[in-house]
Amino acid sequence: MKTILHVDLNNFYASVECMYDPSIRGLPVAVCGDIELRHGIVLAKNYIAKAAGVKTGYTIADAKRACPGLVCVLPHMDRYMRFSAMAKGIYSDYTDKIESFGIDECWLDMGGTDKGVQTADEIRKRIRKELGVTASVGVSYNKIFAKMGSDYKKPDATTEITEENYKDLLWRLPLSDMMFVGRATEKKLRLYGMETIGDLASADPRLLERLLGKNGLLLHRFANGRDNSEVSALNEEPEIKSIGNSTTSPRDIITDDDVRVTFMALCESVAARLRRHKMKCYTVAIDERNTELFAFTRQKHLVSPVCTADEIFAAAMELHRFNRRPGEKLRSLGVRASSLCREEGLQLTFYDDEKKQKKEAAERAADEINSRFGRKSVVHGTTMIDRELSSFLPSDDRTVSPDRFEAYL
DNA sequence: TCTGGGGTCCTAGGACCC
DNA sequence: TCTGGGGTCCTAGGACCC
Repeated sequence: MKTILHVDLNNFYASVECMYDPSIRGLPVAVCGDIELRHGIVLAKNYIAKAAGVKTGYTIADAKRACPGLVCVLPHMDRYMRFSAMAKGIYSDYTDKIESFGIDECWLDMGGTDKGVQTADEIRKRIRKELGVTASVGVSYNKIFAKMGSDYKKPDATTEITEENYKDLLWRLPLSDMMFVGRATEKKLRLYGMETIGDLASADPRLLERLLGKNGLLLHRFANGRDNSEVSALNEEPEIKSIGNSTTSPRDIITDDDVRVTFMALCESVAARLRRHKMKCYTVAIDERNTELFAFTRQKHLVSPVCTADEIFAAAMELHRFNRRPGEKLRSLGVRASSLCREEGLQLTFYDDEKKQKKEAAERAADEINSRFGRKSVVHGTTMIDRELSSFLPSDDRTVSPDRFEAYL
């Protein structure tokens, strides 16, 4: 029988910020993006709610009034990546089968060892000593139970889920503690009188399938500890399927220029990330949400793959114009590139004329400058029409990919 | 009761073809 | 020309994760 560990770095973002600024240690910390600061909405509201004992939904200004000790911190992705990589450095002393799950969680395949708990405790101790943050670890014979073990007790704890104790430990927990049971699934299951993970485990699989499709059968298996999925190694991370950015604007997006400015800023980021991964896309999708919170998405297939902001922008604007509704006020826009392919080995097509190639070369040159002198050193003129709308910083990739892993150590 | 943003996967329905 | 059935592909939307 296999032994699998799931390590969860506790309260990760805030903990890392405290490492760099000891003066905020022990204070309630809200990690805020500049976007959220601009909007005056707090990202990590629960910190504030906990600290001040107030309702959530406050603006930063409100929050500061309600919670005088509140410190707001801009996100430092580079710092989180470094700590994430350092944690993986520790794991790699024990196994080379490490699978990331977001920036602060990993599964470790320890083979057939019977020293799972002992190793878990040792890893926790090292993380505390070498990184200065705490971790909770789940030890079990499959990935799902290992993950639920790391959620079972926090912070800084080890929980072992065995074939003998899983019914006692997990079955009495509410449905929402089960992985892949979100709000919608919970609601459906409750209609049939299910309240706990145990109820799910002993339900009729055929009923679950009728209710939830494929997912229903999967959940039934998981709740009973039947999960034989493998822990994949760090160097076999799945291929990226899509790259996208979206933003909620500081004010309503009304005019054509508003849309152009916002889309161009998003397309610049998406295109630069595509190029960094040495990829191109065949499909461009846009997301729009209006002030009534009505959302829709539309996508468009291209005849030849692209990786420039200009080309993605053209597709995005075409989709927008085709689907726009006169007078509609938009609140949020998004652009996503999918149907990706590697740029190497791509044949030039009829559509790759000289102008297109020059454009691509120009954007690659801009990448170079932006990496040397900072993001947004070179931008498209379109984004300058309205600095307020284009000043946001779209998020980057946030997982530590194998080829960047060493760089952060 | 949905914070905002970045992803993946599944599914229902429509278009199209034979 | 219509009907029906089967298969495939695409799209939009929803659900889930962090």
